[in-house]
Formats: sequence, C-alpha cells, structure tokens
Amino acid sequence: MTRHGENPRSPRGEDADLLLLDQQICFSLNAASRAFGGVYRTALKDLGLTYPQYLVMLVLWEEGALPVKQLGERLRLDSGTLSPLLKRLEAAGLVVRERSPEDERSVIVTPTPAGRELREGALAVPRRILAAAGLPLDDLRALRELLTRVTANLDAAAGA
Amino acid sequence: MTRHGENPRSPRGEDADLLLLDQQICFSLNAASRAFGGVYRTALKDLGLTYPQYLVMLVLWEEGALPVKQLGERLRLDSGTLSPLLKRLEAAGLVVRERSPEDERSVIVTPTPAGRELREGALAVPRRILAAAGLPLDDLRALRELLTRVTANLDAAAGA
DNA sequence: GCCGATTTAGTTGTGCGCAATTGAATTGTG
DNA sequence: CACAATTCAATTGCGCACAACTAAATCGGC
Repeated sequence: MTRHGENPRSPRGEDADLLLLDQQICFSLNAASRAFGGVYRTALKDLGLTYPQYLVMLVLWEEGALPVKQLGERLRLDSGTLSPLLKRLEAAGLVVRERSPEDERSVIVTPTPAGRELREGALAVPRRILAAAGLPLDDLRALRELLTRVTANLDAAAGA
Repeated sequence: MTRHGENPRSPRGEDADLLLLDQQICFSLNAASRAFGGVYRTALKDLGLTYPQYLVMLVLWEEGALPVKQLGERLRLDSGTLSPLLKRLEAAGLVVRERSPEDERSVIVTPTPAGRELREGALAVPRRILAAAGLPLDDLRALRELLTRVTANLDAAAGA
C-alpha cells in the first residue's frame, strides 16, 4: 500500500475520496469477514464443518431442534442456501430433517447424537478465534455494537 | 429474538456463552457484510455491476491499469476469483486484459473508455450506501479502525 | 365450503471465494 | 549454461449466497 500513499489528491476533492477503495467501509467489513473465514476454516477442519455449517450447529446446540424457517431467520439465510447445506449436514449424519406433523410445509431440523457430540470438540473454536482476533473485550463489544447498529440500519434501508 | 432472552443460563457457565450464536463476532461481521451486499446490489443494478466487480472498477479508476496480481493484492482476492470475474468484465466491454511485454506471466487490466465513463454514474453509490448505513462519521471511523486491526491480527494468526 | 392469497422448503441459475492443480514464464543457483 | 525453484494467471471442483421460480400446504375472506 506504499504506492497508495503517493496518490495525489484529485482536484475534484470530495468526489475522489468517495470512490477510493479504502474509503469503502464495506470493503473493510468484507476483508475482515473473509479473514475470519480463513481462520475458521483452519479451526473447523478437524470437526469436518464449514463455517456456515458450524453456525447451523451452534443454533441447533442452543435450541435443540428448529424448523428450517426459524433456522434461516436466526442465521439470516434463505432456503436457497440452507436447503443444500442441511442436505449435506444430514448426509454427514449430523442432523435429521423431518416434516412437521402440524404443518407439512415445515421441516424440523434436529441434531443427531453424533451431531450433539460434536459440541465438545467445538469448544476450542471460539477460543482460537478470539485469540487470533487479538482485540480486547471492550473493543470486541464496541465492534459488535457498531455492527449490530449498521446491520439494523441497512435492513431498514433495504425494506424501504 | 425474544425467545432467546428466555434461554436459561447453562450450569456450565462460560462454556455456554462461548458457543452462543450471538456471541460469535464473526456472525455479526458476516451479517453486516451481507446486509451491505444487499444494499449495494440495489445501488449497482443500474450500472450493471456486481459488488465485487464494482470494487475492481474502483481500483482501476484509481490506478488506471494494474496487473492481475496487484489487483488481487488490493482486493484480497486470488486469481481463482479474479480470473472469471475479469473475464466477465472484459466480455461486458468495461476492461481489457493484455499480457505484459515485460513478463508474459503477467496480465495487465485496463479500463476501456466505456469502463471509465461508468465512474460518473458510480458517484451516487457511496452516497446511497452511507445514507443506508446511518452511522455518524465518528462511528464509521471507529468501525473501520477496529476492522483494520482485527483483519491484521487475523492475517498474522493465519500466517503463523 | 370454496377459492384466492400467502407460506414453506426445494430447485434452478448465476456469480462469487477458496483450495488444489496446471502450464508457461521467469528467477536463482551451481 | 542448465536446471530446479518459484511465480503468474487460468482452470477445476466445491460450497456458499442470492434472485427467481415451483409445488404443495395452509390461511383468510366471503
């Protein structure tokens, strides 16, 4: 990025800043998110889970069993993403998917015993991630708060 | 999320917190990143660009022309992602890709006149995004600083 | 009770993002 | 100079994430 420091200011002033890569907050967000992704991939390798699959298991460990719809709400994923993902988790013997007797459109996802046992091994994961992130707790809290706010704002703007 | 507030604390204490979805900083990051993605998709629709393509154009508007390798470094994307992406941008007539005469392994990416003209229409995009994000400048700065730090830490941990 | 409107999960199609691999070009070493 | 090591972009394969669409089930209004 040394090259970038030498970049002369464009005479257009404010407009030039607006379109500089490093001014795009979303780029920083994206870069951080993907950097986390890399560290998670290493940490989750032994569990045989991808990061999105790990998130699914987190929710199921927490809730026990959930309809796909609610799983999607918790994870902010639609059925286009979840359906094949759950299919692979089921193929791996970690969850079962069953039609709800109360509403046959609904499918309940339940961890198998094997899927529940995986939780023990998963305890090391957040510790590794926190260590890699290297931020004090206060900063993590501030980060999470800012992220939550901006996500809520973006959701509101998208719904408008 | 009202259901979540009723979730009794597990007797395991700290361990239970570690694996709660809402405690995963990366989930907040991911959710925010994807929420941005949605707003960008709307904002970029008229330009006919996806968000990653828009980032590529940002860099090229800034630099004029770059080898794929440097483009990848700026955007933190590997050639597996960039190669097809640039191929589509070239097919859309927005960039050209040429082998460097100095090193034939290297490919220089240059915006076409049409690609350069697109910059004018792109000026509205960051404004729309900033409005949708709804954070004061101070908070945006704090957010970017935190993200930069955590990304650097994660990179260091990944390289270890 | 009937039927239109809505909901739910699943499918199709597209564009990513990453790991592994490949072929050609360049670099580095003896 | 010869050749091993490294570099660069492109390709292959896989798992996501989203938009659009589908079929079946359920809801709501008359």
